[in-house]
Amino acid sequence: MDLEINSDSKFWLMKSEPDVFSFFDLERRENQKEQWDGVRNYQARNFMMNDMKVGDKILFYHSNATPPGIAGLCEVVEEAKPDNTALDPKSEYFDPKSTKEIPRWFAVTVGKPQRLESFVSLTEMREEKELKDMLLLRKGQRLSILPVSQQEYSCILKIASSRK
DNA sequence: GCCAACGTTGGC
DNA sequence: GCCAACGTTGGC
Repeated sequence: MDLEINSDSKFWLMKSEPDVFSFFDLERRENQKEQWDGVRNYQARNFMMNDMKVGDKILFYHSNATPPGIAGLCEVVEEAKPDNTALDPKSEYFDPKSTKEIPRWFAVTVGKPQRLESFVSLTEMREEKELKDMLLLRKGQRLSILPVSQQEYSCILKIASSRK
């Protein structure tokens, strides 16, 4: 899919299936950080390798969840480094074409989890006019890492804190 | 579980 | 380089 890539983005959305790794798992990790390994899509990898900088803000999205939506916030805390799960034959993310000398897959480390005042569901996001152009909401959009505009990011925070 | 919409693979 | 077949994503 051809995205208009804003490589200067300081805001991102990262999808994870909560059954595999949830926002709350991140909170419980030692030092509350985790390398975002297992990504095996070149466009998502390129975002991590080329565009994501330490300090960039992340919307932590729960996909394949009931309901799907934004579960919390975090940040890039370390730039992209080789994803060593690709080298482990026992890992489900093993890629025989990746080597220690020439790693094929890279991943940033995310940390500093911060709770939202409330969960923001996909349905609510679809209902919000301000978010109508959000890449996440595009038909057929499956990319697991997506740039987010500052306006979109702020809008999510606004929704999360607007409950009674 | 279904299935639309993708991305990848591999034969040609 | 084309494209059919296949595998994956992810909402519903």
